[in-house]
Amino acid sequence: MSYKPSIPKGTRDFSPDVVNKRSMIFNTIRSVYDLYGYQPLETPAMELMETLTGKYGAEGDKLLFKILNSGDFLDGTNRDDLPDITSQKLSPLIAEKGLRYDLTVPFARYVVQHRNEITLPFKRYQIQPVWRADRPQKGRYREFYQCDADVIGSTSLTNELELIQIIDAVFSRLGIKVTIRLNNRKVLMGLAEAVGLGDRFTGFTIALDKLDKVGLEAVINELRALGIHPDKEVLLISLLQSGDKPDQLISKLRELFHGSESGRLGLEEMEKLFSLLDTVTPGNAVEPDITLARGLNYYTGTIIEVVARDLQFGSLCGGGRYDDLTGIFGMPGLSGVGISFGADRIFDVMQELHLFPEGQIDGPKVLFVNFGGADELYSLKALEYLRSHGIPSEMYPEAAKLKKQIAYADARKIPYAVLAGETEREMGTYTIKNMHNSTQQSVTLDQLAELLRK
RNA sequence: GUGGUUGUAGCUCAGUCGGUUAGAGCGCCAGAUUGUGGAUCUGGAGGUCGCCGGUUCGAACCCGGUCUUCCACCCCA
Repeated sequence: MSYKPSIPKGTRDFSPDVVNKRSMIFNTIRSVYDLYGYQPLETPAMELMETLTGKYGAEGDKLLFKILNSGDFLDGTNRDDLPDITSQKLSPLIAEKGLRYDLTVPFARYVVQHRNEITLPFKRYQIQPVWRADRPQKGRYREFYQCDADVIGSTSLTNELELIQIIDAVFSRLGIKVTIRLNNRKVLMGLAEAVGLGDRFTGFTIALDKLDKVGLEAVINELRALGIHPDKEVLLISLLQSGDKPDQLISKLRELFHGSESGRLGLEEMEKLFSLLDTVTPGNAVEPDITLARGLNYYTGTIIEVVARDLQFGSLCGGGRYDDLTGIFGMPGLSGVGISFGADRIFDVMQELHLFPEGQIDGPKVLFVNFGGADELYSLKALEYLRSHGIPSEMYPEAAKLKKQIAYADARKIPYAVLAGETEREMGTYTIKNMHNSTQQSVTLDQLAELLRK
């Protein structure tokens, strides 16, 4: 009756060392969110299926984890129909709940449900796991953490600015050099119209988005298949190839968009945002990228994506503006803009670039060696004193061989060991050993606390 | 979801043509050293060869299925 223990595909255990490193990332993001005045929110891991379905497109619906109803899950079905029922029809009858797919939709649900309690504009952050039944790959998991911040109830572009400042601050603090790419869905619409693909918008953006992956030729081929106007190909190519500065690109686009209302609006927004950015001068590069089109399902204005400069990896953070997310829950006309950090990918990148500090991140500063008997009591008193002064410390739980206890401190990367045996006890002192350089000195309890406080 | 890939000790990996008792390095445990970790030496423990089935006198090795890993597509943090 023994089986080999394992965990579901795409999920992971986090060992102590990893939890400490991950906490560092979460704490960094949380403290920046706090600094900018965002308020914390948590929502349930599971939502009603009706909340989740239809929000992420047909592909997204397939990636939802559904939860089988409790009790007899066939209760809600007519058993006579079961032999020829389709899975699409059966699914809602036996699974009313599902695991959340992102944090934005639960947030929209929350805003509508609590509309009378919240003051607009409402700035919230949320750091919780989400689940997607995707095929796992590197940097791609079925359970992963998102760290969202959204502002809802304000159309001002200073919100976009603030979110970009947050992104800049978080990655600077973590030591990751990034490029922040900006686009605007209205600009994309203007482009599509300008090349005669206004009615093939989705196909147009999907093709465009692949540029950095498959190259210019493949993109053009795909656009030809969509029926791009041949005269416009050259125009588009010149836009895609040039390494224009933001203002050069914008003036090119302005010419292109004189016939497109949408394009003009989008361009105005982009210009305004870049001029706002000029006043704050972020440390990381912020670039316009007219090929950026991801996460398009509900974005209507600004689109944001962040990638690491020193490493080819998926995006570390994404976001954008959505004009009417709460409309589907019965509260129209509320505009929001938000971002989401992918903590798991940030972890992977930091690991690969060796950006985590060496040695212990968190944990005890000192290990008391246990000599048993009266010596043990002598150490216990000192332990209590150190802890009451906020110094994380522990004692080896049994009077094992000294070699073993010192090796334990070494394995745990505890920087100091205290030896307090008969000699020390009689003199009222403590021998503290620096594990790094093996030096030892004899000190009083107060001196010990003073030394460890550093 | 489609196509491919991977799996042998805690970790990284050998393992010949299908042939007797499946190996190495690192790590772990014990000792050399009864108040001192990392270095060295000696000894030791540790395996359902991912799992299930098939072919064969005989399978870590061949075949089928399945799970897992990673990759491409799709999509995305």
